[in-house]
Amino acid sequence: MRRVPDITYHELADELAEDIEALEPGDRLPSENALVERYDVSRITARAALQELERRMLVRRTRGSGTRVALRLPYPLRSGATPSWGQLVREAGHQPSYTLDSMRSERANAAIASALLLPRGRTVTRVERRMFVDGEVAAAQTHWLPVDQVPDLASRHDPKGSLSRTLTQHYDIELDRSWARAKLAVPGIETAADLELTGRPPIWRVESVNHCLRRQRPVEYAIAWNRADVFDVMLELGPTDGPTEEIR
Amino acid sequence: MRRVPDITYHELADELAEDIEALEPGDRLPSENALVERYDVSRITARAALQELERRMLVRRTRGSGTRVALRLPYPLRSGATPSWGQLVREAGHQPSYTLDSMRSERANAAIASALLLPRGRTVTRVERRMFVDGEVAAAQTHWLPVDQVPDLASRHDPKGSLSRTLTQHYDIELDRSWARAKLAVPGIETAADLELTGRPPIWRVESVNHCLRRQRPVEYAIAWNRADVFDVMLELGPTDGPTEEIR
DNA sequence: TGAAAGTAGTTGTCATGACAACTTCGGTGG
DNA sequence: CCACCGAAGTTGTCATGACAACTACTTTCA
Repeated sequence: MRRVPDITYHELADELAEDIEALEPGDRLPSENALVERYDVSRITARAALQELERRMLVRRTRGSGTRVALRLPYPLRSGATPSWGQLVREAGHQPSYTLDSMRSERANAAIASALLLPRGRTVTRVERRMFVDGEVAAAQTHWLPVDQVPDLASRHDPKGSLSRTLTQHYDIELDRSWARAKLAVPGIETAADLELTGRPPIWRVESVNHCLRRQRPVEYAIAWNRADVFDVMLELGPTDGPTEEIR
Repeated sequence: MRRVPDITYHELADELAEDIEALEPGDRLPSENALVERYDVSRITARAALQELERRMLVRRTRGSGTRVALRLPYPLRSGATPSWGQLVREAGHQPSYTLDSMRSERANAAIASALLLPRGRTVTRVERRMFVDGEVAAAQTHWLPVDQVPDLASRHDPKGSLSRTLTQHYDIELDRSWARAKLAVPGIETAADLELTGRPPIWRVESVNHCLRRQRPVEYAIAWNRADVFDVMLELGPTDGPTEEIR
């Protein structure tokens, strides 16, 4: 006698999605087994529903820990304004933190050189960092800076501090975005591991070139990988603010 | 005696992802049962691998039909150039087609009015269309146009034709994008059904306002829902072309 | 007091089996 | 020649069972 479910996993996901609206980011959802008992479904169904919510970027699931409501920080990309990563997180009411994973010198390849308007082979400082929001990993970023513009960066930069602050305080550099490109892409295996992603779901890949207002040269080329279940990237084009939000 | 698999579904997905590079969009992948036999795994494993490829937007799966390599058309968003949807598809070497699903008059609500710079309540023509690439549904779009700028649109527009062509030929309107906003969002149930999506995966929601070069007024406000497994949306900000592509 | 070990709880992975819903294609009958 | 029907193939959904891997917490022991 095969039991017929009276709720599909899509319907269960929709119900849970409504429940989530009353919760706060970080709150725990019922565990798979709890859903099994509450809705009288198999674990396959409960699991499929939670995985669908994960695809919708509404929750974040961690093995051994549970399923929690995702953050969804607004991440506007428009010409002109260039808030630093830390500002952006703080303005949303959350706590940014950083780890410095690697800092070394290397020779600029063709892509780096053209981005920074340098001759190929010129020495640049490569910085790899990870970014955390409220202690949870949210992004991984690699920067390239011309070594002659940021001499002795390794000893002056606080590994746990903001990079833009270091540039301001020690080099008198105020960053201003001159160029950016954003798309949805699948991270490599290493990046996925750094971001604690199971599987390799598409996430935001943001390339950017920043120059310094005072001096007229590019100062930084960066590639950022931002978790899509954390950042709600919004791309805006055009001079005006545009119309107000329209529901559909 | 429980059989231990010698390949995880992640590894299987990676192998298949490499195979895909040698295939063309639209080509069929092995069926779930074929993978079961070829790799000596259960259907759960084979299925999980194919679903992971679907999440990565590499394939498109259709019940009853099979798993095929996805298209991935570039969809650049930058200020200035404003190719029409049909041009964009044609330039990528594919065949655009349209269905006209609804056309009627209605009163502009606050959002529509502010986008089109009209008084609220003014009559606008609302057009709902679906877009197809090589015969497969790829996008759904809703347009609002001031009725006084496009009188008698219903009788002049070819339901299967390009809307921008109708505007050019019958109203002497050359569209120029004045504003656009794009984000990744979960479609409503109806939109998901229109786009033949199983579940409701995040897709591209693109809002835009177009004006007419000749007359100095907004002519069209549109909301487009574009399947993420078809369109590779990319936003570019800044004056220059930026650096060449960097692998990582 | 602190570290280590253990325990309960959670998600990740996989197997086997079954039926449903849909597409595609070939054959059959008109 | 066309419409209809059926068979085969494909993906969607769900159940049951099992073990692995990891986290968070408690308990135990030095």
